[in-house]
Amino acid sequence: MTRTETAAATRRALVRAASDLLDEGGPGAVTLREVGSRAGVSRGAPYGHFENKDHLLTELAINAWNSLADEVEQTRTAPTPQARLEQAVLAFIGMARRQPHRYALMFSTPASTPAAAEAADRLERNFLALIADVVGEPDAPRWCALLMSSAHGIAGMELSGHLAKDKWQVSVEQLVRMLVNATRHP
Amino acid sequence: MTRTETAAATRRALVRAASDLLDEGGPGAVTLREVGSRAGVSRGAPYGHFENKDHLLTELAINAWNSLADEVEQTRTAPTPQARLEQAVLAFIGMARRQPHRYALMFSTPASTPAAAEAADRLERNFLALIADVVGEPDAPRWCALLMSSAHGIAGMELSGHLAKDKWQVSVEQLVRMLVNATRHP
DNA sequence: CACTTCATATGACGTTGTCAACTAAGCTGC
DNA sequence: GCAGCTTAGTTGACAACGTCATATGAAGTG
Repeated sequence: MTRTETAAATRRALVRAASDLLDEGGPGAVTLREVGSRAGVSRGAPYGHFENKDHLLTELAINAWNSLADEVEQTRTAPTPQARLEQAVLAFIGMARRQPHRYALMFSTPASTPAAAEAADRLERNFLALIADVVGEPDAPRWCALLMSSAHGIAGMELSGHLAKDKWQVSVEQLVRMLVNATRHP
Repeated sequence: MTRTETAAATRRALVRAASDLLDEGGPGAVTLREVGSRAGVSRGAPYGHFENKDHLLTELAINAWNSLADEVEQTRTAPTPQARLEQAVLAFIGMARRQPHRYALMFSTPASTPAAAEAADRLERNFLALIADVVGEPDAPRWCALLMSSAHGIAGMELSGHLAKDKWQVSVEQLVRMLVNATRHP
């Protein structure tokens, strides 16, 4: 391996280590020392690849945005526009359930870098396209704002335990159906 | 002042200092050392009143929940049930705008203590009562779950900057109106 | 006044993010 | 193939932090 290749590999290993630590132990477990250690380098090595701990976390957030954008993009399999939209909303909640810390990180800070903004934009474009198929082009933006917000809200309430144990006599899946159903009445 | 009185005053000063620091500089600014300093005591003093830094933060969260519950409770002034509901949803968003860090703290962790759970419950009961006036008792719980989640989602999206600068050609107030309007079509 | 109790103060320890200085390995041109 | 530069990586150091064990002193009690 050439020098720049090993450097790139180290960088990938650092991101991977940080991502694993976040998933396993939450934000408090992401320590530059431990990240370096898991990547097989020393505690100071990350500073050769990231200006900051924040910059490393931002990269994790970008990956999360892209991963969610991919998932929304792959709802093309569902038969009807409503079903696709339902699946897209459930993608938010599914990610929040599977990787709660990763999901929380996405929204922990305003998209600070151009790359982060672009990743978020990609998700929003995908979502917007799905919604346009349901409510039509002109109304799509407002419904997109509302449905993404609500999807995020359901995910967040689920994360913080406020939708637990049928306190509301309703499942998250039913909530999503109610939400998508609302688009049929302008 | 008797001894227990001064102790209670110190405790209040600690909570107040922590609250101020949170509002002013975000969670990173809340340092036990600085909290003690602002309350006029030393860095170790908080441990006489709170087991932990987390316990102090939990108390801040409880105060936030209660404050939001109060605000929702005071929507009785609005004329129609729909207007009251709209106002309640806007209370979430208003608090997120005025005190973003405080708002984020409320949802940062599952209600860890009985006191925190009770504070959250109070808000939920108030919200539920408002909704029952709009959709009727039987459907109130599900709509409460959906509307609180959506209110929280809009607040969160606003906080993280994803509803900024009429990217969606819609104001937050219009989003809330669309949301409340959705309750009219079961 | 002697004794207890308890809020507060202080010293200490381990951990963390960060930086400056250093090392060594790879790449370049001759 | 060797001298010189470039650069990824290491190490020592520092300040700030949460936390605890211990010390202190004043308020309360008999």
